[in-house]
Amino acid sequence: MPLTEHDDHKDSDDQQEPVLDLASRLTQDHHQSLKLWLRMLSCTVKIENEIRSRLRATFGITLPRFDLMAQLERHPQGLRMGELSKRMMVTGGNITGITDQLEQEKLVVRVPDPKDGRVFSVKLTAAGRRAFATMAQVHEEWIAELLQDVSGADKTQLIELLSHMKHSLNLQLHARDDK
Amino acid sequence: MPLTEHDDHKDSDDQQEPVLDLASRLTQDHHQSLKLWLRMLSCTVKIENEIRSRLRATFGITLPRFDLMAQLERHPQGLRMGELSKRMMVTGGNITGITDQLEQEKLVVRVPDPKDGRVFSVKLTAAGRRAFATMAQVHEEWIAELLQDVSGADKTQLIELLSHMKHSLNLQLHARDDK
DNA sequence: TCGAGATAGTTTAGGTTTAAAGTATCTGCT
DNA sequence: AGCAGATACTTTAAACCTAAACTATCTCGA
Repeated sequence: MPLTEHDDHKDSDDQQEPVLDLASRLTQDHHQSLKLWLRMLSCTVKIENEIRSRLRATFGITLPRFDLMAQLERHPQGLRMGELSKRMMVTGGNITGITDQLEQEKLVVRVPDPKDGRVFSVKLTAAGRRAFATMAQVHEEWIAELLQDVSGADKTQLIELLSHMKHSLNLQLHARDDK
Repeated sequence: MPLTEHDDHKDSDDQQEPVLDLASRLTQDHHQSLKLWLRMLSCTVKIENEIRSRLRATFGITLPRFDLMAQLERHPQGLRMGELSKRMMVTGGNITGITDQLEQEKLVVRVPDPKDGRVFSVKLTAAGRRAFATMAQVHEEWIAELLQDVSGADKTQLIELLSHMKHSLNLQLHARDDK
């Protein structure tokens, strides 16, 4: 969905010109940031599209539903709608819809909270746990397959660098909230 | 939308155990790949959500429309619907809808191809070019701002590693096509 | 107690997004 | 020439997704 750079171009656009004044160093950083963003976005979208299509073809499930089940699998005690929203980084209304669908398929249940009439905990059903176990294993293999040509060392390094990016993004974004 | 790992956890999950047999090294690579994928996805979604919301608040435009205009800006001679679809990595039907919207707002035009009655080239109008110029500058500043805490060296390295990933993904995915 | 404000979840309207089916046009082969 | 298949785009149905408005419930202080 995303401002992506095209592939079929010479990948040799890393020409190195000598650093000049402060202003040009600034725009250079801007361009570098933009380039990094577009490259990351491109990789993400490619993987996401492929996984989405395989999930549909193989298991007849959509990516968001799989994703919601994945969250629940890590939290057998159940998660509230609001927690799912935060973890999946989508709006609450969206969670309502996806949960409705999964509930209809008997893969999850909404359990009302006895202490607080507003709250529901969403849990996997036995059928949901069973279905997810199968899918998760295959899903993990797909990811490994898609990334098989990235060396272990590169993966380690990417995890490290992206962890740092994620952390600094959290600071950036939370700082704006509090203001 | 995306299987994302949650933030508020100890980020010290990089425990190192000695490598054992082949089977466990395999699952270790699987886990490493999955971890990398989730971390990259998490960063991407955070940035994407923030940019989407700022584009709406500041310019009253959606991300896909901005994205389509960005593609056109790089190709003043215009792009066919199919090319837009490939570059933006979305389906053709989707391009039809976004183009309809932008055309209604007089930001782009569909120019029929005199040689081929099936083809349209989409181009920015003068108003579209003007609107995009303003937005693009601010957009680039936003990206730079969000990534300001990632050092220049880290950015360079990430670009390098992600370029490699992108390239190997292209091989993976095209190989499957041809079969 | 009671009511103002906060919180949890849902609904609504509008815009993506996909897969699949449909329409129009073109190309190449005979 | 003419038709079979390919190609470019659009349409459709169903799902996703957001922002904003809405409902129900809870909390807390006077």
